[in-house]
Amino acid sequence: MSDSPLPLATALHAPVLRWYAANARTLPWREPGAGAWAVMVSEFMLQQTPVARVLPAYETWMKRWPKPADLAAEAPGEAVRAWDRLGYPRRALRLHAAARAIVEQHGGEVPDRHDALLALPGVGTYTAAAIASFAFGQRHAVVDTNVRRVFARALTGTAQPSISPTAADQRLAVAALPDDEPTAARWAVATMELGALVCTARVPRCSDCPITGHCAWYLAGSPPYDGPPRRGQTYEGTDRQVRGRLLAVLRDATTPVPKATLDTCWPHHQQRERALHTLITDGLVDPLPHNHYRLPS
DNA sequence: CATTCGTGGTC
DNA sequence: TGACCAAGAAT
Repeated sequence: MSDSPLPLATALHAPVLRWYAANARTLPWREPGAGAWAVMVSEFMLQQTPVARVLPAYETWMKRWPKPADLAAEAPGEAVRAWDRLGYPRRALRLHAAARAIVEQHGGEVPDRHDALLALPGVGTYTAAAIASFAFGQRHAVVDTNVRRVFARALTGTAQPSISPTAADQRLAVAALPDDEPTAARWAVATMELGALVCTARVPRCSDCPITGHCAWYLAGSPPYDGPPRRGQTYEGTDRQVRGRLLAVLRDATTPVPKATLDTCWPHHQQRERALHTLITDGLVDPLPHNHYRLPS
């Protein structure tokens, strides 16, 4: 066993891994034979959408498109339609584009290299590391909001992580990584799961936590958050709400929708026009002749 | 680095 | 009850 650059983190490895072995949720994309495509689809859906709402859409999606080539053969609009109400529908478009890139550039198989994953549409630092680690068992720092929160508390001693991911977060996660590959991969998913189930944002369940004895924040008496105010996400009246309404109509339509129908979605003309325009610009809506619209073909 | 981008559940 | 939160990415 070689020395870790972060002895404090090394003390967390065994209890966190033991806790995960006993408490991990059974999720379809974690089943032994799930495969990299399953992991990839789940990661796209889980970007800012809770597990409970992802599950049904995920099952439908994987049954319909069990391989990247199956999705790549479809019109992008079908991906947007199947995305249903998961939110942020550009993710559906990006997943579809990623499937086509996988077919064209990787022989239809999800690539296993981090740099190749990162080059796919909709795959950023987190998702590339997650796929490489969860699907291929590689050693990567998988830094999502759960992991940042666990480390902020256990190692830094603050109630909440920084508002946006920082280079310091990444460095800390790299330094905390176990040395050997399979252990690092289990550690990545285990720390995420601990953040999702125990070390939660609002009211952490410290009585169920396996590392309170090592947690800097807990040992300091769980001091409250004292940083800058965290910007609340307003939604009512935003362009996002208007876009959501327009797209909901188009998702449910099997034939092109006349503009007059879309006009009933929102009272303010200017904002409605802007929302429709950005949907078209984003590739989420196709304009047709005679003022009709539909999901992209 | 700050903004934009959906949707719905929770306390 | 409304503010906060949820496995981020792109710009």
